[in-house]
Amino acid sequence: MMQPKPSLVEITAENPEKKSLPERIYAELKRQILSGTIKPEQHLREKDLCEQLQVSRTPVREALNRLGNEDLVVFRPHCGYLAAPLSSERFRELQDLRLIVESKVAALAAVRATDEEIAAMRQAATMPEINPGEDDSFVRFCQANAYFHLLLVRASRNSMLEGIVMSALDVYQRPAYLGIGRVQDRTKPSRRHHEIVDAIEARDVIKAETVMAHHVIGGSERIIKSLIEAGH
Amino acid sequence: MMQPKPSLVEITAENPEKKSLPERIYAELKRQILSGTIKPEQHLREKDLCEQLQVSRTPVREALNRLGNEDLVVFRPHCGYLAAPLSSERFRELQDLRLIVESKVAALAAVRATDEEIAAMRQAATMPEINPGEDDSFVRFCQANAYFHLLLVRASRNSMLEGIVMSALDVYQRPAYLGIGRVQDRTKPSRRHHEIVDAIEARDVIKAETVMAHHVIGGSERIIKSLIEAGH
DNA sequence: CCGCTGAACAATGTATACAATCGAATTGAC
DNA sequence: GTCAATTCGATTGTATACATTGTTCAGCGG
Repeated sequence: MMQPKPSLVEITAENPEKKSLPERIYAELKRQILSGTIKPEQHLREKDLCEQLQVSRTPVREALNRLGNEDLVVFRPHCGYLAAPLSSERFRELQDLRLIVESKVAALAAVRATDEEIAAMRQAATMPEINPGEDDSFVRFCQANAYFHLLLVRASRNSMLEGIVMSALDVYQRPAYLGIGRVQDRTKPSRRHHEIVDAIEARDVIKAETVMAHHVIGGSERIIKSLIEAGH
Repeated sequence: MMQPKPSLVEITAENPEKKSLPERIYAELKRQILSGTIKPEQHLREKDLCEQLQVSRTPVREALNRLGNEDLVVFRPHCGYLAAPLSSERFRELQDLRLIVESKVAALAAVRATDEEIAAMRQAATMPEINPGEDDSFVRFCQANAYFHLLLVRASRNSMLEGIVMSALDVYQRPAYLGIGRVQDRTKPSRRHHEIVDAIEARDVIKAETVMAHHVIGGSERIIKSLIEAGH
C-alpha cells in the first residue's frame, strides 16, 4: 500500500515495475504534479485519473490520500481534489524550514559523514550545464541538485530529517519546473556545493552550517520574487 | 477524507461528532496508539477494527494509510499492519529533529510572537501536578506540555513547522504514556517553560533558542536510557 | 526426527455497485 | 430582468464482493 515517501529524484531513478499499484499511481501523480504536467490548482477527478491510468478508484484514492498528507493535493469534501496551489506565502514557510533544517543537517554531516560519503558528495557537487530554452537540461540540473542534497542528508544519519529535507526540496523545485525563478547559471550552485563539501571534509561544523544557510537563502528570494510577479 | 494532521492534544480537545468517518477513525486509532491502548508492535487486522468501530474496511484502510504516512503504523504487503515499534534508535533521531527545529522555533517566536500570544504562553507555561501512580495526572501533564509547545510553534507563524513539531511531540510522549522514562516532578519543566517565555518576552532570540535547546535535551537522555533498559 | 513441499486458509488488494451530498442549471415568481 | 428556489446531474463516500497473495500446517520423504 505505502511505505517510503520517495522524492522526485528517487521516483525517476527507480524502475517502476516491481512496486504495488497504488505505489506506482502515487509516484506517477507526484511526478506529474511536481514537474508541472499537472498544473497548480488543476482540478483532479477520480474517474478521469482511473481512465487515464486504467485502474479502479480504490488505488487512485489511496494515492490521492498520500498526496494529500504531503499537501501536494488539496481536498474538499464532495468537491474533489485540487493540485496544490503555488503560494508565495507557503514558499516563505518552506524557506524557513529549509534554512533551519538543512543548515543543521550540514553541521551533522560534518560530524558523521564517512570518507566514502564525502567522496560521493564531492563527485555529485558539480552541477550539469544549463542551456536556457532547453527544458531537458534544466530538469537534469534539478535532479543533480536533488541528488547532492540527498547524499548530504543521508550522511546526517537521520531518516526523519531525510524525509523532511527531500520533501521540502521537491516542493521547492516545483516553481522552477514551471519556469518560474529558474537559476540561469550552474556555476554558482556548483561552487556552493563544493564549499559545503570542503567544510564537511575539514570537519568544520560551523562553516558547513553557515555555507549551507547561505546556499538555501541564495535561490529563495529570487524564486519568491518571481512567484509574486507571476501572481501567486 | 483528510486534511489537517491533528496532534494528540487537538484530538482530545475537539468534539468528535462533526468530522467525517475516516477522520474520526484516524483520530481514534492515533489516540489509541500514542496513548498505549494499542501497544507497540501490536498486530492490527482490518476486519477486527471494522467490527470494533462498526464501519466497513474502506474508511478503516484510509485511516491506516494516513497513520502509515506518519510512521505510526508499519505496513507489510499482504501481512497486515503493526503499531509502530518503540526503538531507541528512532527516538534518537527524534531528539535530533526536535533539538534542531524547536530551538529555532523558539528563536522565531521571539521575533514574531504578539503580546497576546506571549500572555497565553505565560499562562500555559506552568505544568499541573504529577501524582506518581495516578495515571490521569500524568496524562494531564503531557497534554499541558503539548499545549504549551503548540502555542509556541504557532507563534512562529509557520504551519509546516507546526506540523513537524507537534507530530514529533506526539511520538516523543509515547514512551511516557507507556510508563517509560516519565518525569517525576513538574517544577523543572515549568521552570524551563517560564524561562523560554521570559526570553521571548524580552525578544532575546539567542536566549530563547538556547533555553529551548536545553529543555529538549533535558528529558530525552532519561527516556532513551529507559527505552534501552526496557529492551527497545 | 527434521526438513521440504503443497494445499487450504486467512488476510489484504482491487473492483464495482449503491448511497449521500454538493453544485449547477433551469424555471418560476416578483 | 433578476433573484431565488427546486430539481437534476455529477462526483465523492461507503460498503461489499471477488481476486490475489502470503502464511501456516499437515503430510510425506529423507
